[in-house]
Amino acid sequence: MPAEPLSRARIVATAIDLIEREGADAVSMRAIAAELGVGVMSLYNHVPNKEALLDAVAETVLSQIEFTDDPDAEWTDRVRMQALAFRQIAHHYPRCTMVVVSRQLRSTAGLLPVERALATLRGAGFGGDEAVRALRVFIAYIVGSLLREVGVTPTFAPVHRSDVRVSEVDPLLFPQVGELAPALHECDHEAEFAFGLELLIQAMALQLKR
Amino acid sequence: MPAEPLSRARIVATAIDLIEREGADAVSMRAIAAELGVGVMSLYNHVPNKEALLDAVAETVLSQIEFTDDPDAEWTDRVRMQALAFRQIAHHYPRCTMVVVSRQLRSTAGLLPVERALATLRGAGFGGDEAVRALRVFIAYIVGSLLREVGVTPTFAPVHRSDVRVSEVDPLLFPQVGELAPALHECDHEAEFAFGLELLIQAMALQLKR
DNA sequence: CTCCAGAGACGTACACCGTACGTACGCAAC
DNA sequence: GTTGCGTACGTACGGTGTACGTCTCTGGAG
Repeated sequence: MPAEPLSRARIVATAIDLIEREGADAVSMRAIAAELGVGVMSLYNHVPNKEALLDAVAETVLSQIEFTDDPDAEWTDRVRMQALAFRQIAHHYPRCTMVVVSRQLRSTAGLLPVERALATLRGAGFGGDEAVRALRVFIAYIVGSLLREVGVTPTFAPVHRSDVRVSEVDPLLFPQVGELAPALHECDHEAEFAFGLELLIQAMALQLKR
Repeated sequence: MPAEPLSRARIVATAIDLIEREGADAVSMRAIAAELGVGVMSLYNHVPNKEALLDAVAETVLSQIEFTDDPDAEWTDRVRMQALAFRQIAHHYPRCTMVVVSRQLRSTAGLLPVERALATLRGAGFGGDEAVRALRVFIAYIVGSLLREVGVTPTFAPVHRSDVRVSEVDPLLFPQVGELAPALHECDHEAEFAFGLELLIQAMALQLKR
């Protein structure tokens, strides 16, 4: 078979695939090249260096956010939708999430969500500075939440080590942690995310009325 | 000179120093050993591996949080103080921040802030599950904010590239981003952090009344 | 058709990384 | 004295990113 020609898009795609399958640490130019059945240095004909490749990975992931925006809906609903869309893509590429949030992008893919959010907020009646400030709060909450949800640890699966930990924690030093251990270990990520998001949206709405 | 003996503490200290001076990417066992005037493999007598060393770095940084907690103060003030203390230490070790938030610790140093926060929240009248939920929201916001503030990029200094960007952004594709560019580039980190924190605290207080 | 320039694939090489392993030294216990 | 152990250290191995030179192929120009 002629093996369709190497291309930046194919390289980025295999990089994403590799990250999801084996974790971000396992990504090396050699591994990607091997995956593509290609010499290592051939990659450099399409990508200037590894940093740029990871930027492209982040950009590609971000560009797949699906915004189903209804311009006639309440701004609160629209903000919620955007936040959930962001979260959804992060969960579709869980192990890429760290890569995405670790580098701020100046590209189109990185700026588009910002543009949308700002438009929504200003449409709701926020002034320019207020909209920027609100957006920053939302982004901080979303990024922080995703980092926790996705684990940040090499192994993604939400392993249950509750039994281990409960016994490890000294209940004298950490009475609250000890008592609340069950609650601390169980976590309905989706519900928790929604809770904080609702909190922020309501607070913002209140801020807007004033 | 006898050169005081190698120790885990000295190794961790130089690692922190190195991270702050040259960035987290520049940290290698060889570099740390050179800094200490010592053979590379000598480090392994005190630290099992690099992962564990970075864990120790995170732990050490966290353990330096200064909590000046007044048990008689309003819970809102106490929560604010704890959040600000966390932020302060992150700004004291800006380039270590990524290392700290990238690994969740099960150690005493990592659990102590959690214990304090839970105690404060429960003292305020939150139930166990509510306190945990509230804590998660706060942590998400704080971590997300710090990641933005600290830059996450290799270069920490808040370089002004506003002039560059304004011209780069296509105002047709990104009208909001274009118009709000000045606000997007200027950022009083402290004020922004406080704004979101206040928003969350107020929302929590409202939640508590209900 | 010939010729040649450019692009892309590839191998080699270098500097650096984490660390497994073996060795050498100093001191405490017997 | 000697035995044993903890620590410092050198060497070596398999990995990394990538600079550089080389080879092959392809697509026009003459």
